[in-house]
Amino acid sequence: MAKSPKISVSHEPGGLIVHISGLLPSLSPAEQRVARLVVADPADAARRTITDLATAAETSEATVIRFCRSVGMDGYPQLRIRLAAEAARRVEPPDARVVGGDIPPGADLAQIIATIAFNDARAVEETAEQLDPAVCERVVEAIAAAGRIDVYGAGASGFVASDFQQKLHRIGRTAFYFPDVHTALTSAALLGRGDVAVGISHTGTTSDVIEVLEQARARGATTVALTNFPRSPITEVADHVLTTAARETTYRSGAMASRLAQLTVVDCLFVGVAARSRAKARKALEVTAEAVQSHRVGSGRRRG
Amino acid sequence: MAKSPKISVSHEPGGLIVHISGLLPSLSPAEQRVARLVVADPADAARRTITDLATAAETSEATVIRFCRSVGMDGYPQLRIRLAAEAARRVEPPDARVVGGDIPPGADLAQIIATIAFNDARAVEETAEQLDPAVCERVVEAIAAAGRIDVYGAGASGFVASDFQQKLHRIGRTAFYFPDVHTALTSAALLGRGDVAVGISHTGTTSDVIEVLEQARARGATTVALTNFPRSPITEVADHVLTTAARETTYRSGAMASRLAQLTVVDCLFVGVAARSRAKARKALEVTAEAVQSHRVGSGRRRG
DNA sequence: CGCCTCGTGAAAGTAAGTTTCATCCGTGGC
DNA sequence: GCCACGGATGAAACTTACTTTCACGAGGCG
Repeated sequence: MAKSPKISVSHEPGGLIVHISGLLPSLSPAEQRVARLVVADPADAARRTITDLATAAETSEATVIRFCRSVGMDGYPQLRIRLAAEAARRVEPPDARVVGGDIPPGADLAQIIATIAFNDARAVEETAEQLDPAVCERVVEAIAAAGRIDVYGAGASGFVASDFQQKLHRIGRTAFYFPDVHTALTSAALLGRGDVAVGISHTGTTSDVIEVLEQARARGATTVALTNFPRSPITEVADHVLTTAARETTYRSGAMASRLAQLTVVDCLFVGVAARSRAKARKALEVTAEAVQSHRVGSGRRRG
Repeated sequence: MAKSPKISVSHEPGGLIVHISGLLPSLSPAEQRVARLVVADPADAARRTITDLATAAETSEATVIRFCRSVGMDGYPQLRIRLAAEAARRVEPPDARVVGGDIPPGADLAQIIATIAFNDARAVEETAEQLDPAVCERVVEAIAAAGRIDVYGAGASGFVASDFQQKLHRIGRTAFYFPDVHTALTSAALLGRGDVAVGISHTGTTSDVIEVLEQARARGATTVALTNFPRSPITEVADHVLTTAARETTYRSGAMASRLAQLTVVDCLFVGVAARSRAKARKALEVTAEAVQSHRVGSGRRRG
């Protein structure tokens, strides 16, 4: 014994199947039968037990083991795992996703889901890529040092603004959000040097938000704009401009992906600010988490 | 005996790991230890023998088997194969991104941005992968046919609920959102057969939301739950359960990624409903878009 | 024809996976 | 405070899967 060839396979992790078919002719007849089954359908082979595979190849388990050794595996379980991995890797890219486009009229739900998720994920990734850390840094600094933070936004961006306000509030920063323009204007008029005003508008053209930001700036507050369009009107009244990267055509789909992108930016700012005063922020988070604890049921593991 | 719940896993060929982390809180402590090992390094787990894995998780083989059953597998070998396949499919990004983890204390902003964006995008993608189109279809149908839709959510999920309400409203569906529990309960009491109640809760344990959903169900309304944990209490009062797949450890980072995942699901449902009555929905969208037009400035070209 | 070599599968042997069951521990009556 | 209950757990019995050993038989060669 001790003559088993054991062709090394370690240096080609991606080509087990190729490897096997390559040395197929050098295998004994019974082993070849096994090899053919394996090459024909790796995924299926991975599912079978050694006895099962042996039977299918009209041979004994012993031969299957010999086959494993012949192709460089330690034993059958290892072969199985490698086959499963191999089979998984060579799954075809499942679909032609409709990149950035609109949802086709006749689309079924699975298609809709894939398209939306793809666009959403893309928007998030691309937004992060083009975000300028230096600008973020400055914004974070301003917020961390601010006496008060006002967050403005209308419509869909209003939700994001509200979310940001709530987040800042949770880590002990004094932050406000106003669903109403008049109230917002009033508040902006009361801002001063050292305060921060954040305006969120996907299009960058929402007059209400621009107006409020303008007011805040006139009062000496540091103004920040979050928009998808780096040269939109809102950027003209902002000291710092942060942009999202939801590149989309229709208003509808745009509003969807853009919202996620905005939230990602908000999260980054939030974590940045929280990181500035880690201890204090953590404490605040714990306290607020405790506060809602009584509104949770089955706090242990859920169901058995 | 016949008591194993066995959440079906068949419709989500790509998301075993996601599936497992969603189920994590519903597992027993010993099983959780096993689950954590598996999620942390699927490829490694696939290589281990059951005894080996049991030892690593400081438990017995029996528990590992129980874990296999809990996540819908027949036995350990099947889990191994699936894990190997899963691990192979996800070509890991070579860089040291803190996957699903916490932000390191000394991180700079660029690092924070990369980590957050990565986790956010991941949550969106994985949520889409594991979303069951059939369930979505049923939910879409119910909403499209509903006389009235109530959307409930508290805290961060409240924003999502509110967003969903606004979206449905924009395409002409009668939808409500209530920031206040009492008002929500009152509204739920007025629901009836043919109406739809949607409850959103990341943890699935928010008692307010569960309570309201329960009320709605008692009145004959179709109830829908959107949560990250398929076996959380909220699922017990829901006719249809939709899950997100934000797998994260800390409450803080969890709430962030999960929100995006929730929004993605909401978008899918929204587009699904809109697609049902394309003409009517489009008309409604146009009208509402016009309504806010006067609040936009400089509608000319942005960017150069 | 004897003897060697090699491929092969039967069967024995070992390891892996699965089931059963007694024990433990926390929970909720009474 | 006690007890019954039920779920979680690991030890051990058990089953199945995998691996090794070995003997047989076919072909090749002196």
